[in-house]
Amino acid sequence: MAAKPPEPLTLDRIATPVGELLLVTDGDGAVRALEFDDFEDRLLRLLTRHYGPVVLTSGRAPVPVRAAIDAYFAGDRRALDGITVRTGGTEFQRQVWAALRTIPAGETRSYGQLAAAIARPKAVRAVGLANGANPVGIIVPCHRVIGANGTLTGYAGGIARKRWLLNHERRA
Amino acid sequence: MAAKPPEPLTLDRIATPVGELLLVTDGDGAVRALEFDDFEDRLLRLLTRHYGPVVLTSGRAPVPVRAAIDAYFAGDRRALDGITVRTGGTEFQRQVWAALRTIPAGETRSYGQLAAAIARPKAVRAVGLANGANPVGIIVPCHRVIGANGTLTGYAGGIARKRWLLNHERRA
DNA sequence: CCATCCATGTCCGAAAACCGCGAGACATCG
DNA sequence: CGATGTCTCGCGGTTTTCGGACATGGATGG
Repeated sequence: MAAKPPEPLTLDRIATPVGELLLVTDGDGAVRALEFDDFEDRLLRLLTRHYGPVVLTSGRAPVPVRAAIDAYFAGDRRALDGITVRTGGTEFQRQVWAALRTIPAGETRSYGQLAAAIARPKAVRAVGLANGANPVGIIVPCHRVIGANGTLTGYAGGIARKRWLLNHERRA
Repeated sequence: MAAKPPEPLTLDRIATPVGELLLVTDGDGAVRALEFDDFEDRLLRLLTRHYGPVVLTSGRAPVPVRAAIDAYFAGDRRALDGITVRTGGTEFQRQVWAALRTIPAGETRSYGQLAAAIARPKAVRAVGLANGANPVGIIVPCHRVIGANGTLTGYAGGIARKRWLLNHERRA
């Protein structure tokens, strides 16, 4: 694969209580990726995995998106619901990520429950993988998925942040 | 690879003494692929290998391109030199394909000579592979490469056509 | 209660297979 | 002896294949 005109994407940075975020949006204002700034390499890896070579120009994300994220961290836990995200990925992954957005803030699901939700009750571990491959952190709330026994298991941004987010959403 | 807006390409057909040709051009008028119509599957395979999913809409290739091909078959063996081609492929393949276009019509080279020409004297067999992966037949003259002992060895469009093309170029 | 085993989708790295070759070793034949 | 033919092996980029690893969890057997 080569020689396809790389679509230009915009990279913005947003300060939050859990650290600075890297926010990637496209020409239509849709969110393509959201990642903690200390995992920039992961962000690039996922972007190129899904879209091939990519040009990131630093700039400002659309105001509504920035506003929504600020509002979320300020305590409005529904603030992210309206944001539109666009991702690559396989059919299975898209199903998982879509299912993630149906989990209300303040609640959690187990990997098994999520697998059941997409009618693949036995693809539990695969759900875990797809979860880990989620390019749009926080907005697509992969942090709301925990082990069946209540353990937080894993999080691309670090378990500490996962715990913080869950507490924040319960607080709000 | 997924979710990239597939770039629209145009598919034209041209009648020639060796059979009908399938000619794929892009929005800039550059040739992306050229293949004999009885190897349509090969054409599609190479296109998707290099560009991922592709939409082909049948239509007319730019006049200059069509004219050049007609002129070539009419006997003007330089007619194809001006055509611009655009291809995917690896660095190595591009080098090989570029070297191919430097072989004058009416002459031939051996795989070994071609390998030497790109400063990889021992990559003889790899040159053969790259040759076979050439998506733009005739214009990128992979048919001008023959075995060191003079045998025609192979050709994606069939040995008969290879022989015809070489004779045609010698005649002209 | 603990240890094992398995199902399941995807990516990644390693290894192997694949060839549109070509040179050199031998055999064969007039 | 020389011309010719067949066989074997090494060459190197690309593609394919294969085996593991993994953000789990339920069933089974000790």
